[in-house]
Amino acid sequence: MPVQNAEIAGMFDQTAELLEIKGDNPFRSRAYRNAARVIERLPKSITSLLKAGEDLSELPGIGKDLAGKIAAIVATKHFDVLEKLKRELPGDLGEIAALPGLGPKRVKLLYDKLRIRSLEDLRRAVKSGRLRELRGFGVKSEEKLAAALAKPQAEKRFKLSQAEAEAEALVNHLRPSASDGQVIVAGSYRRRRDTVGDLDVLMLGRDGAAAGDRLATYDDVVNVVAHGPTRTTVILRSGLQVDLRVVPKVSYGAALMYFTGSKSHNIALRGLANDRKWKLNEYGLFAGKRRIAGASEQEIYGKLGLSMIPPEMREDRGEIALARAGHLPKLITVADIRGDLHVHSNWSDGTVPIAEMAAAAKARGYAYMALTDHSQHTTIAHGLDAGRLSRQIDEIDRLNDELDGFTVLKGSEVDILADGRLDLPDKILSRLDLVVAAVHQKFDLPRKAQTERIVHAMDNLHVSIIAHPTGRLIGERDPYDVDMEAVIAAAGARGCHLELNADPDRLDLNDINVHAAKVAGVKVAISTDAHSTGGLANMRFGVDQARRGWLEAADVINALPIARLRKLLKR
DNA sequence: GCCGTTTTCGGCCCGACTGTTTTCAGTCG
Repeated sequence: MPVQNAEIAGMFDQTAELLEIKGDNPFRSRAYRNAARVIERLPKSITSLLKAGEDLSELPGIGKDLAGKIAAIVATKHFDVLEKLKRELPGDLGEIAALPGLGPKRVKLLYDKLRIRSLEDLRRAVKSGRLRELRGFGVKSEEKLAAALAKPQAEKRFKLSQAEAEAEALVNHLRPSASDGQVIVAGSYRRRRDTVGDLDVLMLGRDGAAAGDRLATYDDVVNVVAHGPTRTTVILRSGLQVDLRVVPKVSYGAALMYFTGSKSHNIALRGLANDRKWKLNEYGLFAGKRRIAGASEQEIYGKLGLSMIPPEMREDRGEIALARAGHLPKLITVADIRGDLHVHSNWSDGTVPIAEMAAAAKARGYAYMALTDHSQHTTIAHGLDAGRLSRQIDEIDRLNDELDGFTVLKGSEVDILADGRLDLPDKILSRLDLVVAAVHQKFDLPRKAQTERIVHAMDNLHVSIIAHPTGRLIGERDPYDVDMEAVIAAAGARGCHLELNADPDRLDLNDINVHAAKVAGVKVAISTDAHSTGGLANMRFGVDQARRGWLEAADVINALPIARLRKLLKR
């Protein structure tokens, strides 16, 4: 199998880590890390770029040297620089450096003085009390490491929807401490990432210590990690970390930018400030000691020669160049959505009748909704066979006669069988307005077979949309092994569309794949997969991810009026 | 190792907090 972008990025990250521990030029390790980020965010595989004769050194952060190294990795599947570093610094120093409170410098010290090469070595050193003999280590460090070693849990990320529930309650608790009640959750939460690692809360005010006290006494707090005059960090019962920062009005915008990130976006902006001999930090934009902007984000972006970049785009994926040129996309909003194209009823595994779903969709201001119950193969969901689907079609026709200003489109979420055939015969599919095809079993096919399976399903001209194209369930099930670049290209070639499933447990396509679809000219359906009327409200989570993938209304088929939508559905 | 509207060398984001020091290095975000 060709080398994946993620593997190359992983090699570069490991290289950076070991270079840091070794004490090499810190900018060299930063270059490796930068390159890793660039590579993992590419909408296309490095392998295919090389095949197409692209010059990798054209990519930002990748010069002649790294371009050559990447080519060598693709050819040999090995990275000699990394292998040499691993021989010099044997053991798993990366997992040691991942512990809280241990960075490259201290890992090196542990390695040099105590020959610590693994978590096990470290555990023994902590137990024997040798650790506190080292310069820079004391009783506290020993205690903290003992605690971290006792529960070596991987960094937990929370689904956006979970984080939202926590955030709303927390903000309500904090609001009385804020000037004008101004409290906002920034960070990846504000950027609407599909998962959130912590909550970065920004509060307008003057008394950071008092606000920190209020946070520290929040019912759900189990641990106060840090508590200073302007910043407080706590851990909630759920494991979610909360950082609170209190800032005055003059620097509110700067702090909001700083706390919203992403880190790489901020670094790039600070670079722009540097170019002008200015300094950007969380207090403002400064020319010498003079603050030239800071109260609002808009003002700071403006001074830097940029239009205001929406939080969802702040990932340093090219948005800064667009903002400088004044060519930022006009991102889609929930208000642009005119219908939902993936909805279930109690004919299969939904909870309410078709008419009830239709009424709820209409109440949301939609003009249409596609009813897409499961097909026969998904027996556990009472999937419909051709006979039941035929009766359902008749029922929808009757329902549409009664509905005023709203249309229920006749559809089906048809299983894609292991060989790529569909679970229902063409004869019945031809009576539908749209077919949403989806993989529901055999998730473990090899990459090539899985990819061909989905592409083959799109060969059927009745198929309008591929639902939840990678099958992931966030935090529960990884995406199946599939070549999304190939799937996107095949969809483009066939005039097929891809779903962005808005269920917060799925969010599939993810932001990267959504953007790749946009680049390839493949239009997206943002659909909730609702199994109840309440599920229709998940649309906004889908729109969030669409915005992260830079989609505009024109990129989304369910932002179209129904007449134009119908034309696109017929291939 | 990358990069360039003060360019091919000499820069590379910036500050808070902690723990361990006795003025600061390291880590973190």
